[in-house]
Amino acid sequence: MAENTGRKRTTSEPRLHGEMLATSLLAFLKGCNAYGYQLSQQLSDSGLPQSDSGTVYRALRQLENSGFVSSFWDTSDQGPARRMYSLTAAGELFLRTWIDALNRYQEVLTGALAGFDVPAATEGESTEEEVT
Amino acid sequence: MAENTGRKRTTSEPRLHGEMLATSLLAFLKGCNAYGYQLSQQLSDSGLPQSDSGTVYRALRQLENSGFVSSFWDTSDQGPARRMYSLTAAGELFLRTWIDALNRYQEVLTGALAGFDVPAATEGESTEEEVT
DNA sequence: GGCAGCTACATGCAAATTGCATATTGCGTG
DNA sequence: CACGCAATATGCAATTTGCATGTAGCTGCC
Repeated sequence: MAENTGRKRTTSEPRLHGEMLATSLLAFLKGCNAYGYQLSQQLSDSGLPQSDSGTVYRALRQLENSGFVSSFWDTSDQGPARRMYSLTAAGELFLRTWIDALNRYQEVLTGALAGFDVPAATEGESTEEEVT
Repeated sequence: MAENTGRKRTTSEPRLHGEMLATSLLAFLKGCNAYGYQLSQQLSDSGLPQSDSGTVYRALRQLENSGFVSSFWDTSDQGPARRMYSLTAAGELFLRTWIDALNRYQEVLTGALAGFDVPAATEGESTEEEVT
């Protein structure tokens, strides 16, 4: 009875997913067009947390549904066909917007580590904080 | 006929969740102890994407299960009891480790936008790019 | 007192995402 | 041919999340 249907997640180590995976893929595509297998390997070599290849392929499909990348089947080389992806203008805009949000996020983290208050984004208020 | 069971996600705007939410909470707790409601408001004022308060409370419970924060019921003030959270040593270590990964992630993104290749993390690839 | 409204935390449920295994097709090699 | 690799895709369960709602304590107001 090889019932392997009840798979448990080993959760061995943290994985890259969500918007961080998506934007990493967009960033790689900024440099040059690429296909999924290639992008999956670039991620492995990037020093970022690993991510499952199935997750990468699905992330690329979602990016295409969102209009941030476009793709076509490339059969010019030998081997199985590759789905070539390229970044769209909307994708590049999304990437830039995300990087702005990321900078703010990083300010929050490093500001907290340094023991300083991070100034509010647009509201000039909240001076009631008194640290000991 | 309040059958609102068929809820659709309006997906109005991006939300903060996952590890980015978790580490933002840890960062806030680095400065001073706080309780969930307060942290939820700090997030709203931080300029980061919004996040649902229920998600914040659940994130805090998970952080406690992971040993990154500890909590106790604070009934010293009026009003409903507050669950006070404080950062543990493990939580602070996790925060620092995460910030390192985040720096690498940011290198990937900004490096791609600048049109440069990001050097590999551990491979002895000799380029004229030196760490600054 | 009655009651609305705020603070503070919690949870139920469906939708969305993800981890892991597996399937598939094409090609090269012993 | 059998096998393995390249390249993409998908089935299914586990997990996470969005949104609504529920709880309890306190304050202000009439």
